[in-house]
Amino acid sequence: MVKKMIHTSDKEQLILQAAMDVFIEKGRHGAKMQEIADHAGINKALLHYYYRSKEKLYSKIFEFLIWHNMSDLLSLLDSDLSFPEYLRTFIWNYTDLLKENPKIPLFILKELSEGGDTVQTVLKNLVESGKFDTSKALKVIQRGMDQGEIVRMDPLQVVATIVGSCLFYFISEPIFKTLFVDEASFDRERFIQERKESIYQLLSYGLIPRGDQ
Amino acid sequence: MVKKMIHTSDKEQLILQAAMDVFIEKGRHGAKMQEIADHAGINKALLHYYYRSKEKLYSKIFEFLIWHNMSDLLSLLDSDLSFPEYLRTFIWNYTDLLKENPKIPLFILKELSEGGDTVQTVLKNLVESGKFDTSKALKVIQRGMDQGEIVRMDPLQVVATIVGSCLFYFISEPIFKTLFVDEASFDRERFIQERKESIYQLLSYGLIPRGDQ
DNA sequence: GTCTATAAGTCGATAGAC
DNA sequence: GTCTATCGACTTATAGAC
Repeated sequence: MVKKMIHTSDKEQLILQAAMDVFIEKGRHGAKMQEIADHAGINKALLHYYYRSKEKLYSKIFEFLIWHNMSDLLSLLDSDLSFPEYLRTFIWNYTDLLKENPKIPLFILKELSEGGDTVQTVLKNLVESGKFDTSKALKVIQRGMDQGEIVRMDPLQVVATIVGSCLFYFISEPIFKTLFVDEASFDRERFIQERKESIYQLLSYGLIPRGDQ
Repeated sequence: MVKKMIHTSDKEQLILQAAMDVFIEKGRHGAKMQEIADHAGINKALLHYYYRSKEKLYSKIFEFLIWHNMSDLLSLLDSDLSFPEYLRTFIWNYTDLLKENPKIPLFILKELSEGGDTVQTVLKNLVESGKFDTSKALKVIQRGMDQGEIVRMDPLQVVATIVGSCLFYFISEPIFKTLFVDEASFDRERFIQERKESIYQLLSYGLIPRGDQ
């Protein structure tokens, strides 16, 4: 289960949840209406009764997922804290978010890269409606630089590094574990907790030892 | 175009290249045999003549892509350089690799996460044959710590942060540009070049200013 | 609203001529 | 080896009974 959609009847909610699970698991084309119906405990006909076509159902799911995922992410990027606290808070909260829903980012990124009209339109509409405001996040970083809390650098580069560091483990988990880890002794929960601290340490102080730290 | 497959006739090569392009662009289920045939300038029947089924063709393409991509990545992780040079070299080479083939990592990660038997088997076979040796990469990091070149930390955490930082821009490019960038004035080439320097600076020295640097 | 049955279309795969 | 034509399975979507 991922999240609740609002303003819908119980049955609609049930279908949307089933569709979300299957689309996330199998992707746009790998997902079948029959499997969604089975997952929701109804039949195909009822799917089409509520949502006219697979395309429309998919579109609704994608819009919901990108909207919530990006809203969560962007709200975490906005803050009044000092930069060190801001960085720590973001890493902790975003990692927790990813731990709860590890498959959503990869789903969104892949669907966007395959880039059908449906998906690009949904994204453009959300951006143009002003619902995704990235300016506040960039301002927090800019302010940190102006106040000498952090070194000067293109804020976009900072964002890319922070988000990429948090995201990587979750999108690469299958191959990461296969390549680097003995499944029997690997403690996933522990690794993820350590991941937070490691990212914070690395991005704050760097790999090269410093005298004062 | 991505890369040449070896030990195949010209026509086989043509088909494999077409299949690779279409599978990368559309994914396993989104790709259609007709489109691959069109792309190669032949007809569907000939596809089945050379490769008995879509499944076999897909399997061949996936194996080729994960093999080359991981070989390239792991060979970059192995080195005799001092750690600062090692880090710089890796970031530069891996970013260049990603710039040439920006869609391959996302393709591999998504296919692995959807995790059909085909794909998991291919990966397991490659790993068990000992062709993906990650130990050397971890040793380079361990040696850097033992010699005091870098701070002590789980080497896996270091790897995840470095690779994630390099990878992120390329897998998130569509949404990253839409959210943060004015398409008209954005200089992609320049941003990618700056990306290398920024990652190196950030991971080496951190965001928090230091006296001696 | 919910179901069964089926229409309509798509796509992978093959038969068979050349 | 390469093509056209077609089969057969699967999947989306709808018709129509309840």
